[in-house]
Amino acid sequence: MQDALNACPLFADLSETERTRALASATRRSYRKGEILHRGGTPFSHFGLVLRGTVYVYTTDLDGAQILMASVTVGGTFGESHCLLQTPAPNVWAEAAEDAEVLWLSAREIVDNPTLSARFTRMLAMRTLHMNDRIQILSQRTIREKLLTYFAFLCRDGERTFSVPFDRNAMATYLGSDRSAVSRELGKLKAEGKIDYYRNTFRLLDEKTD
Amino acid sequence: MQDALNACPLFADLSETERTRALASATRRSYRKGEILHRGGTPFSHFGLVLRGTVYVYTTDLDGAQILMASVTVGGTFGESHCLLQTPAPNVWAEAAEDAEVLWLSAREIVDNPTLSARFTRMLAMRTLHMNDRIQILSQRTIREKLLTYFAFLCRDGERTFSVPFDRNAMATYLGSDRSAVSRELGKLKAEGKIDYYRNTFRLLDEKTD
DNA sequence: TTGTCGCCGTTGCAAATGCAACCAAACCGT
DNA sequence: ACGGTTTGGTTGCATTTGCAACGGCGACAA
Repeated sequence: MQDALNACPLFADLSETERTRALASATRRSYRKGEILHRGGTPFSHFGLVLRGTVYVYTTDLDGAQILMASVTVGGTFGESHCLLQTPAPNVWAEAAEDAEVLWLSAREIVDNPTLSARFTRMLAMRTLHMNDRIQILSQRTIREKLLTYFAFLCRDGERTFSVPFDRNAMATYLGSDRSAVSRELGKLKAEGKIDYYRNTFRLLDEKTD
Repeated sequence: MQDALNACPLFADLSETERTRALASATRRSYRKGEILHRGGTPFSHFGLVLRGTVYVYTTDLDGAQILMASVTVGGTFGESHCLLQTPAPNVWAEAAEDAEVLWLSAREIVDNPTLSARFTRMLAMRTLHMNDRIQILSQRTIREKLLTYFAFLCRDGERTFSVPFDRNAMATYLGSDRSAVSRELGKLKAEGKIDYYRNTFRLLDEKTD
């Protein structure tokens, strides 16, 4: 649990006493793979911080299709904005992508705590920057461009080998595309010697991007 | 100016004295259509609040193409997150889509003011919800679905006639598609009696969406 | 009036994509 | 080890889309 908290900008480098106080009213719960953490239509009375496992956040679109909004891993949060604003969140739900453990926190309490309030605001700001990345990816016109843009963000730290937090199906949804089409394009990129991959592990090969 | 401030969640319903105090160190500037408000690579020392006109915010992608991140109209803001976090914002720039006037504000000062700090946080939360909408639109697979999803969000208040804050070219960029393809799909939707439009003004016609 | 410019609709065509179906490999619980 | 389930690669085909080019139309100025 401490590892997860250190990975979250809300609680990283917080003194033990402050941390204990901040978590006084937090609740903790485990979920099995596939279990629903939060159902659409109900407002978020608390938001979630993932302590273990992975949580997928979806919305339902006009046609009833599911859109993957986020894949939340250890230390990540979900539902903060809806929780803070107390909006209905009609079509948003969260599901355990694998066995998971979640800490449920009150946005109101955090905002009332001067130390945590500033961190919460910064966390939201970081969230918007990440969403900007996602928008930039989705704005690409071809799957190839989406993939290369996505990979570029994953490689920001300079590391050329990385893993993707999705299975192929979720990855395709994340890119706003079809699974088989993504698979086809990945195959082409591999055949051209631009990338290599096995399952979730990818590597960029060609430095000279035209 | 007061109208613009009332339209912004940061300053709406703020007492006159508080408002004066909050704006003490703000600066104000006019821009002509096409003028650059902020160039990529430089961090945002201040963020912008649009008092008049419209501001487009772009980023540059891997290929050097421009991606429209936001169309900011009166009362809207841009650059808050980068300003708060002091991130470099390498590829982000802002341009006056028409003659515009912008109030430049310091995120640090706002966060230090207890009243405004809470509003700032809520504003960021609303921003993330709007970005969720955008992501939902961009995640649609066909231009038709993107358009209908976009229109559904524009009609959220129940009004079936509405105007789009873009010209066709910007609208297509916003949808992550090609201008002529959007135009073609709009023509089909009109021919099928689903929508009607002239220039920027649209109307949804068919209640029964299949 | 005439010319220029920006915005938008139209169209032909090649390329990209969604979709459905099928198969192989990996994974899981018993 | 075994059978069922999940995951991912492949492929054929119809549809959608990007792209480029062209033309109409209105605004504006000379």
